[in-house]
Amino acid sequence: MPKTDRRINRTRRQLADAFIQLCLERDYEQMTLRDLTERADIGYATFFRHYSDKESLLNAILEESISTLISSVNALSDQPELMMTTLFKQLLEQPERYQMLVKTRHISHLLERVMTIGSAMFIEQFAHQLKANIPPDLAARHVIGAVINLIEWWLEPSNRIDPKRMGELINSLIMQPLKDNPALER
Amino acid sequence: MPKTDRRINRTRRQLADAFIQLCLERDYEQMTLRDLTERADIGYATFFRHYSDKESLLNAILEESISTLISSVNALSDQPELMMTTLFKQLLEQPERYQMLVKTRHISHLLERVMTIGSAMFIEQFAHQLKANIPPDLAARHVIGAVINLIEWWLEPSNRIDPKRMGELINSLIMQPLKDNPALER
DNA sequence: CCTTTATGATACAGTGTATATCATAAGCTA
DNA sequence: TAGCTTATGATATACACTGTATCATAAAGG
Repeated sequence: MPKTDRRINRTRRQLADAFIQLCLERDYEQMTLRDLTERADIGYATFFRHYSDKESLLNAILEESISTLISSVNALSDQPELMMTTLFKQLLEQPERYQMLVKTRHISHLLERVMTIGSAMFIEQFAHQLKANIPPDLAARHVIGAVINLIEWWLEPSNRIDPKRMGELINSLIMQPLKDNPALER
Repeated sequence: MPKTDRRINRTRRQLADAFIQLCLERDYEQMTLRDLTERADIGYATFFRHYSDKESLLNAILEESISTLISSVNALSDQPELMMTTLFKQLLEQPERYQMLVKTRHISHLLERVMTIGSAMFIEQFAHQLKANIPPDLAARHVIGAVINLIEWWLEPSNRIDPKRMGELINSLIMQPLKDNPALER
C-alpha cells in the first residue's frame, strides 16, 4: 500500500470535503478549481497532483462511496427490505456526501454505475417471480431508478423519516408490484 | 407578437437543433459555444443576441417542450393511464429533444419544474384514495420521479415499446400501488 | 424601393484550466 | 534526533472559452 503519507490523505480529505460543500452550496458547473482549492485550503497547483480535473475528483468520491455502501449491504441481497433499511441507515452517516452524489448523477454516471452493480443482484432475486409481460430490463431499471429517486427525496433534511419505514415503503411501492402474486402485498 | 422575423426563427431553430445533437453526441459540459454555433452554422456572436448563455438556451428549449406536452395531455388528467399513453405518443414526435432534456435534468431543474406542475394534478387525483401511512410528499415525488425514470429508459431507441403498453405498465407499477384497494390492480 | 434590423466577421478583455519550476516544509526511516 | 525523501505553496505561463463591442453587409418587412 504505497499511499500512506499523511499529507496525501489530508489533502484528499480536504478536497473531498470542500467539493461536497461547494457542490451543495452552489452547483457543480459553477464551482471553479480556485473556489475549491481555496475552500480546501490547499495550493491551486496541488489539486492537479492528485486529480486530473474536477470530474476525476467526483469519480473518486463516487467509487469510494459505492465501496462503502456495497460492503455494508452486500450480505443482505436475499432480504430486500432489510437491505433497504440498512442502506438508509448507512446514508445517514454522511448525508451531504450522498446528496452531492445524486445531485451530480449525470456527470458521474451514477445510474449507469448502480445499474451495472444492481442488475445482476436484481435479476437473481426477482427474475423467477416477475409478473408476466413486464420486460426484465424495464423492471430492473424501474427498481434502481425509483429507489435512487426516493433516496434523493429522503436526503432532504425535512424528509428523513425512519429507515425501517423507508424499507417498508420501498418494498410495497416498488418491489411487490413487480411480483406475480399481489396477495403478498403488505 | 413582435417575434415574426424569419431570420430570428431560423437562427433559434438552428441553435436548438444543434444543441440537441451535440448534447447527445458529447455532453452538456463539454459542448462549447464555438462547437454549438459552428454546428448551427451561425456566427459566434450571434448566439448572444438570442440567449445570455448556454443554460439560457437549454431553459428555452425546456419551457417550449413543457408547453407542448401540457397542451397535449392537460385535458386527460382524470384518466391517468390514457394520459400516460398520450404522453408517450407525444414523446415519439421528437425523441432526441426529450432524451436531451432528461439527460440534462439537473442543469435545467427538470424534476423541480415537473413537480411544480404535476403535484397539484397528482394531489387532486390521488390524495383521497392514498394508502394509509404513505406521506403525500413522498407519493407525489415517487410518481413524478419514477415516470421520468421510465421515460428516460423508454427513449433509448431499443426500448421503445408500445405507448399503450407503457401506460398500462406505469399504471400497474406506479399508480395502483399507491392506492388503498389492492383489488384494483390489473 | 427604401428603411429597418438581424447577421457575420473581427478584435478584445476577462476568467478559468492545466503545466512547469523552485524553494520550503512536512513526513518517513534509521 | 539526524538526514533523506517527498508533498506542498507560490509563482509564471500558455492556452481555451466566455462575453462584449464595432462595423459592413445581407435579408426581411412595409
